[in-house]
Amino acid sequence: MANKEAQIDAAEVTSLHAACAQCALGNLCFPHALPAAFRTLFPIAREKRTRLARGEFLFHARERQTGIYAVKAGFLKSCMPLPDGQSKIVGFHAMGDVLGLDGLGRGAHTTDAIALNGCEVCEIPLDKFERLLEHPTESVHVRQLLASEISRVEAHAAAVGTLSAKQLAATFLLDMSGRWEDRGYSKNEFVLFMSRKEIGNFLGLTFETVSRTLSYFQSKNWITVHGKNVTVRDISALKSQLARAT
Amino acid sequence: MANKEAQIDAAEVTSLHAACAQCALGNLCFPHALPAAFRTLFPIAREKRTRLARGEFLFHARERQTGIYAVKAGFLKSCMPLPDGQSKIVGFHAMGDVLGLDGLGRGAHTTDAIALNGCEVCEIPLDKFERLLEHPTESVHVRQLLASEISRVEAHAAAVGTLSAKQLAATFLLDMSGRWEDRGYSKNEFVLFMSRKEIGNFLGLTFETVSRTLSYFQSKNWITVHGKNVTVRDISALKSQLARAT
DNA sequence: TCGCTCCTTTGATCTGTGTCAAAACTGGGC
DNA sequence: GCCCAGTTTTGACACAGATCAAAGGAGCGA
Repeated sequence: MANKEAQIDAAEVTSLHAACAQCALGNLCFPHALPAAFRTLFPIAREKRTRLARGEFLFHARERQTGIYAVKAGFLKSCMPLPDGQSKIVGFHAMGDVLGLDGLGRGAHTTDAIALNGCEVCEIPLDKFERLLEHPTESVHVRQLLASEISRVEAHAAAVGTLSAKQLAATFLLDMSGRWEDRGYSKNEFVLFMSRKEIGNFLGLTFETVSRTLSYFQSKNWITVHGKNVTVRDISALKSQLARAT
Repeated sequence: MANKEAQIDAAEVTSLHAACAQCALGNLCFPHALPAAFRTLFPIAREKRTRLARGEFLFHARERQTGIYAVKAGFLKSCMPLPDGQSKIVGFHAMGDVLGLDGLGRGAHTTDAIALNGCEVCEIPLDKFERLLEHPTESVHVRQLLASEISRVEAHAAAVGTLSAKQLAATFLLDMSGRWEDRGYSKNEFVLFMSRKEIGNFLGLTFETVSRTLSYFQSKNWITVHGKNVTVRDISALKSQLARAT
């Protein structure tokens, strides 16, 4: 167990360094702790752990914020409630990501955080977090984390409001690929840890369109899909989708 | 001149208090300084002023960040460059708003900031800003500002990826109305300080669709439009558009 | 193993919005 | 005032993606 933890840490730090080098639009799916911020928060977050089963809420929108969270294992989604009662996914989160920062604005969360599968999350209670931030260095790290998250979400908003279904799907796959690579896994073979419906919700498409688009990429031999398992065969073909409109 | 400044301040503080009371989706267009953050930053920002003509850049994406900015008069837009060379508007800014926070993540801006008309902006140089943040109170205020901006952009991303043209246009009008009201002006009669093209870009629609949708609202007698001047005649009808899909 | 539910794929059709086009309007410069 | 460039409106049409529909597959508890 201790071994596994150490392994995650090493992979994560590497991953986060890599993430920082990327340009704005490369960060659509996962919010990324900057290396410094990560190193600041993660050791502290080890203490208070929570296990969540698939579908369980880590926190609810409008709920008073009691802490911020670091994902230790598993995956979660952030969902923004819409006026018509629906809900929209605004981000996916994997191990090493930090959740709950949205609550710092008004002391209440503006999104739901829901487990996509069994996962383990560490909480940093708010009072402890605030004491931590009295140190200038830590304060800077958290500010960087917040600012990066703004850029990530802005890039996502820009993409969702502009790109075609094929462009969105290609962007999504490239982003997933990059994330897995950052975490020390293959960038060509990985698992989509969310359903087609959730991908569609995130990208502003129907799940049928997501399914069809993936099938189209497969028919072009750019990828192979078996359920949630994806193999990328021609990464540059996917990238070329982004350049011109179609 | 001194009178006018004082007036803006008073209106702004009121405006910002009001803005805080709103729910997540009510903040789509303008990022809002929280009252505390506003009071923290604005007095400091008075020193170094810049005047910009229509179309001038306050800063460029990828440019090294040299400071953060408070809008004193006029209007600006934030634009995220897209991979295909296009550019997407991710926010509009009016007097009292704070710009340039996106750069805090990596020390470089991720968006362009461009003046929509002649406007006056006050810069807080980065070193001064950082010294300011050594004080815990100011640090908290800026963190709140950043976190609020995350929620605002997430709400926008959710809306753009989900709502129909009519819903988006209604949301946009309601948002504009609220902003003018917050600033002490009429919530029923106001000026759209951006072109149809820019509204369309922001909402992920073509300018023709924006124009048509406004005409549709006018045909229903919900609003009256003359160029950039809007009169809202039935605010509840616009709100009812948001509830159900169409 | 069966049976159930949810997820995924694929097809057929419909529709909201984009695209193309043209005319009217607006505002700034001279 | 007039001219000109850019903006806005409106119309006709096309198409990407939504919707409706149906069948197959995967996961999971009993």
